[in-house]
Amino acid sequence: MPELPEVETVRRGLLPAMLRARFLAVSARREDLRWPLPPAFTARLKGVTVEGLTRRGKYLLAELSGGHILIMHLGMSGSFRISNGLDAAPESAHDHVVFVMSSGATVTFNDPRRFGFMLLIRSAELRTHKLMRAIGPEPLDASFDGAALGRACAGRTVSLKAALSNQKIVAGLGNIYVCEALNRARLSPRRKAATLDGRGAASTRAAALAAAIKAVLTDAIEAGGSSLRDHRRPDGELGLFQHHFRVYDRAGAPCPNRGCTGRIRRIVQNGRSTFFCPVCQR
DNA sequence: AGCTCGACCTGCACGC
DNA sequence: TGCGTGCAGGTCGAGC
Repeated sequence: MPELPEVETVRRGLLPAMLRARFLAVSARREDLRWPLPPAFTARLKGVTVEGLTRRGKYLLAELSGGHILIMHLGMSGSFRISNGLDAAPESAHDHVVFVMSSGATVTFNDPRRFGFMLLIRSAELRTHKLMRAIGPEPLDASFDGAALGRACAGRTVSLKAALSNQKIVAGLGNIYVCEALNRARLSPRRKAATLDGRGAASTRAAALAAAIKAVLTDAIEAGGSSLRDHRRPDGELGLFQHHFRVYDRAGAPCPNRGCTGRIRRIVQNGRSTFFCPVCQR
């Protein structure tokens, strides 16, 4: 499910339930997520306060009292659901972890495919942790621009599709938003990434793509993310950005770019579907 | 070091 | 109805 806009939507939804709240009780119905939950996971969280809830790429980071960070990733199918303590929602299949918070909210992590995970690290480890240290720039930061994107693509022989999907080059994009950003920038997913590095036309392309990435992510966050199969906001509401897809899962539809008469095509790159317009995306 | 591809899981839509 | 196939919003790690 979740790319940056969905994770950001989840983060914002969890804030009122978790920020400055204590874990009153934690239960793990299944410990074998993508990786096993950390040893003594439930005992280590109990009584701890959430002092911050941030996002890095597709990771959710809960900063805990006592100098630890709870790292959470939603994988392909993870979601959180908030229910009221009294009105506790019935457990459903694939509810793996349940947090009962001092805010009165119960926060349930559900993940059918179990590609998601939770980890506990020391706060001081954040920068050097294997999963965190190599992550590329946050695309919505002011410092992310065409020049930064061009540099990150320097020397890369892979396609733009593969490069943008690589979390080391830019954080938070996945299959949907890579396709959407490339259509907005009118760049082919098959173009070599290195053609964004350099002066002149290369820097123009890089600037257009960086701007398209920011625009599509901003629009998607505003819509609460995209709900295809699994994604819901923690309050149960659906995201709405799937209604604004220009190319994703729209093979055969007319290209929405102004003045373009092409039709959207589906191809497979690196084993994943890509949707694009072969006429205007070059 | 960079790149490709298989593996990890479950559920669903499809065709026979 | 049932079964097989392929596909799905991610990403790690083996092998080149």
